[in-house]
Amino acid sequence: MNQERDTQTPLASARAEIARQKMLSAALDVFGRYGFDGASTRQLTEAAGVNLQAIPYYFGSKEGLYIATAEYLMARIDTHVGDMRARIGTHLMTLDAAGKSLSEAEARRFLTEILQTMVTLFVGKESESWARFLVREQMEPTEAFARVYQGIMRPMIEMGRRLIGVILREDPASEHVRLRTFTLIGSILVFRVTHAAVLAQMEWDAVGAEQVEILRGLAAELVDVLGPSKAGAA
Amino acid sequence: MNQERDTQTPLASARAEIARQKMLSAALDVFGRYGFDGASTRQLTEAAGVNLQAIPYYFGSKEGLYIATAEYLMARIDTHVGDMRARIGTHLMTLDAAGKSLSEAEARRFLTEILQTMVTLFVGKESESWARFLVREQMEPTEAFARVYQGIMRPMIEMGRRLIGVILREDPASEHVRLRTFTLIGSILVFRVTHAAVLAQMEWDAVGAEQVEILRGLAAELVDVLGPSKAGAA
DNA sequence: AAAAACATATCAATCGATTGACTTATTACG
DNA sequence: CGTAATAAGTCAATCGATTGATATGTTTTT
Repeated sequence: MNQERDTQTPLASARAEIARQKMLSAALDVFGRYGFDGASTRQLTEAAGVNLQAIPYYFGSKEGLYIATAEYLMARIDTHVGDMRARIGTHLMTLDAAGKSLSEAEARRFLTEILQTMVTLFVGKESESWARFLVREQMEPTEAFARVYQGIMRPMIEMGRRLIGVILREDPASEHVRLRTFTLIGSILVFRVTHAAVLAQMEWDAVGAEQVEILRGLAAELVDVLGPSKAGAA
Repeated sequence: MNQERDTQTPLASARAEIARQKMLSAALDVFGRYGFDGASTRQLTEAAGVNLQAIPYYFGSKEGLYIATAEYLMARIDTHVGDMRARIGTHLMTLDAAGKSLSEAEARRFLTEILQTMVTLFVGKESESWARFLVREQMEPTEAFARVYQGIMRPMIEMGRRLIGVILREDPASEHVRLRTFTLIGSILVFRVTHAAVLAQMEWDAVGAEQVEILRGLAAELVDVLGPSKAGAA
C-alpha cells in the first residue's frame, strides 16, 4: 500500500484528490455525528459515495481516516478563524516588539471577537457536526487529541489568557487567570454541550441565525462585566 | 395467610435485589465510561459479576438496563444534593407563602452552594463516570434524556434562575436571566467537558481533592462578581 | 504494458439477543 | 412436619447481523 504524497500532488491523483476530499468532507459529518466507534466504515463510504475499499486504499485504515479528518477539520476551522487569529497575534507581537502594553479597551475588543467567533463556530447549526467532533475529542481524547489541542485549543486559550490578564490586571500565567479563561470558554461551550436542555429552557425550536445573534450579544456582555475585583462592592 | 408478602420486599427476591444492585452499580460505571453503544453486554455483565443472561432477565434488554441505570443515577445524585435542594426549595416556598422576597445575600449564598455542589458532583474524580453519563446524555439525548432532564437538570436550572433573578434584579423568566444561568452552569461544566485541555493548561496531573477545593473557590468568586449592570463602569 | 484507482466477495471477530438445560428457593399438599 | 410441584434465578451454547479488514479481480489512466 503506497499512498504517500510526500512532496507534490501528482497529476495522476487529480481523481484521487477529489475522492479524498469527498471522503474527508463526509467523514467530518459522520464522525462528528456518531463518533469514531459509532461511525461504521459502510456509513462513511456511502456518505462519500465511494467504495468501501477506498478507506484502506487512501487512508490505510479507519483510524487513519479519522486522524486525517481531524486535520482536515483544523484546516477548515482555520479558514474561519485564521484571519482573526493572525491579526490579533500580529498585533500582540508588534506591541511586544515596541515594548508597549495592550490597552484594556483593545483587550476587551479582541476578547469579544474571539468569543463571538466561538459562538458562530460552536453553536451555529451549519457547523454542528464539527463542534461535536471537537467536544467529543476533548471529553474522550483519542489519537487525534494532541493535534486538535495543539492546533486549535491551545493557541486560542493562551491568547485568551493574555487578554484576560490585561482586563483583570493580573499575570496571564497565574492560576486565577487560567481558571477564569476556562469559565469564559465554558460560558459559550455550554450552549453546545447541553444543547437539548438549552432548547427546552430557552423555549427555542432550534439554534438558528436569530439565536446565534442573541448569543453573540451575550458574549459581548460577558466581556463587559469582566473586570478586576472592585473594592466598592456592597 | 399468616405472612404478608405484598407490601414488603419478598423474601424470594433478596438474591435478585442484590444482583440488580450489583448490575446497576457496574452499569453506571461502564455506561458512563463508554456510552450506550460503546458498552457491550459482555462488559456490563462481567463488571457486575453476573451472567450475560441477567440483562434480559432483569431488565428486558440492554436498553432497559440503560434506562434503569439513568434512574438509579438520579437516585444516587439525590442522596448527595437532595438535602440541599429540599432546604432551599422549602425556604423559597416559605417566603412565597409569607409574601416576602428573597434577599440578595441569601440568593448569593444559595447560588454559591449550588455551584459548589456542582463542582463536587461533576468535576470530582469519584463521580467521574456519573458526570460523563450526564454530559453524554445532554449532548446526545437518548430515551433516558427526558427523565434525566426532568429529574436533575430542570429543577436545578429553575432554582438557579430564581436566585440569579434576585441578584441581577431581573425577571427570572426573562431571556437574559436564562442565558446567564446557562453561562454559570457552563463555567463549572467546562472543567469536566474539556477535561484533557484543563489538565494540560492548568498543569494538573489529575483533578483531586486539592483541585476541587480550588474550583469551589472559583464558584464562590463567580457568584461574587455577579451583579446588576452598574452604571459606573470605566 | 504498467501503474493507479475502483469494485466484488469474502474473512474472522464481535455485537445483542435467544434457547433450553440446570440449580436453588418457595409454595402446596398430605 | 415432609416432600413433591412450581417458580425464581443462573448458566453455557449459539443465533443472525454487523463490524473492520483483506484478498483478489476489473476498469481507467499514463
